[in-house]
Amino acid sequence: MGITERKEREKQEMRDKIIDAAISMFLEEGYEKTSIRNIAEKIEYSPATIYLYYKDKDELLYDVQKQAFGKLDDVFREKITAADPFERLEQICRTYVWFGINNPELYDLMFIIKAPMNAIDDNEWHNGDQALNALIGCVTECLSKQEIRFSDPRVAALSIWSMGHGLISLNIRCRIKEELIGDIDKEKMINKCINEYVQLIKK
Amino acid sequence: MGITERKEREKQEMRDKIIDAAISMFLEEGYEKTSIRNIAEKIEYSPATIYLYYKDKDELLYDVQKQAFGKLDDVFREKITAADPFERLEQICRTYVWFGINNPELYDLMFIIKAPMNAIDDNEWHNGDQALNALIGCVTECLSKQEIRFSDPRVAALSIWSMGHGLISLNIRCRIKEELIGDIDKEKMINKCINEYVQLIKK
DNA sequence: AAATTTACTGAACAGTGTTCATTTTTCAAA
DNA sequence: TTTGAAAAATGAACACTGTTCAGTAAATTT
Repeated sequence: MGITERKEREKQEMRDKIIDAAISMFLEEGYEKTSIRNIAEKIEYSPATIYLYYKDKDELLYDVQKQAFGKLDDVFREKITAADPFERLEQICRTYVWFGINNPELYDLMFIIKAPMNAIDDNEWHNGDQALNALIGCVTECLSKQEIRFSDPRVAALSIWSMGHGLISLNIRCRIKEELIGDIDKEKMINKCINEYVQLIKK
Repeated sequence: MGITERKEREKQEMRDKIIDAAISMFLEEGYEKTSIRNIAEKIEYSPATIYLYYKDKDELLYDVQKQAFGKLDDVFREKITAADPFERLEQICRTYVWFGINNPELYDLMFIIKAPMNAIDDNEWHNGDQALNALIGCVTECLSKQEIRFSDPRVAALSIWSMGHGLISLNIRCRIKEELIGDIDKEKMINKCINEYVQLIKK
């Protein structure tokens, strides 16, 4: 029965087509201008067609978000290489923030905007699992080697993540006034904060 | 010539009416459902009338944001009372996060959504000045007394703020999985993170 | 070749921010 | 007190948005 499988494959290809169009539109024009109608136009289909493959926009955005997390995972695999756990923790922090600063539209979709989370009920969200597990695994190792000044791995992971997310999201949303950073540029200032934080948590 | 002054006063009263309607709508229905049309209906005017007092929605949201910051400033004045700078820093952290967790819609408008920032060109934003200055003043004092493990007040202020903002905004946007916090509730976990952070930065 | 299932779309609905010609109200001068 | 100009308010429209659904076109089965 190759035909039902082909149909299934074609269905997936169409979904990919939609997601690819959406993500490229995201990167080029940003979230605000990425409408169902624009995506439909880009893939040369009617807007209504998209609703044959996705129940609503939130569900579509959830899949785009998954794609975006794939990119973060790729960067993590490439950059997080150190064997020493604390060194690796430092790599995780720096890579995460680097990704956020250099991919603001993707980061927005992954961590700032609400929309994709409407598609899924609380704690069924698995898009961020891989990156989060890398962090949890790493802090757990750091803790067992007594290399960081935390007592609980979960508190450690959430704290470190929050610090990184705070820096990125305040920057993306233009809440950091130049008065607060002095003469250097914002990215340099953010890196300074990470430097200090890494020293702060080091035992 | 009391008449031009009365006109000016009436103009301001109308603006206040619009902002009050907007902010109550924000608190009751959230950002998504706060439309110009809904606000107009609430104050019993035509939508077009609002455009006689505000150039566009972003400019209106900027004023609503100002109101929200006023509420934060009130809470700060009430709760930030310690004379000792480090103790005061701890109060600032806890009060800020408390405010964010308990006023998610206001916090959203102040620090997460982009919209109100479109109304103003970068670094003309003064809505957050009072709270930020409280923080900067406090860390500067802490530094001069050598009570915190930072070398630069700006790095210290941005770091502390980012930690608080990270915790609040990840929570508001439902990015914190229960898996990461264990059995206790999210607010407790967030408080644990603050406890640890306060210990971390203490010299 | 006909019938049936699948894929797709045009048109509509209800909503959004925003503009503008037109009407209503206000208020000083005749 | 009536008149005329200035100010305030609005109805209707424009160009969007997400979404639905009846109807058309294509593919597959009988």
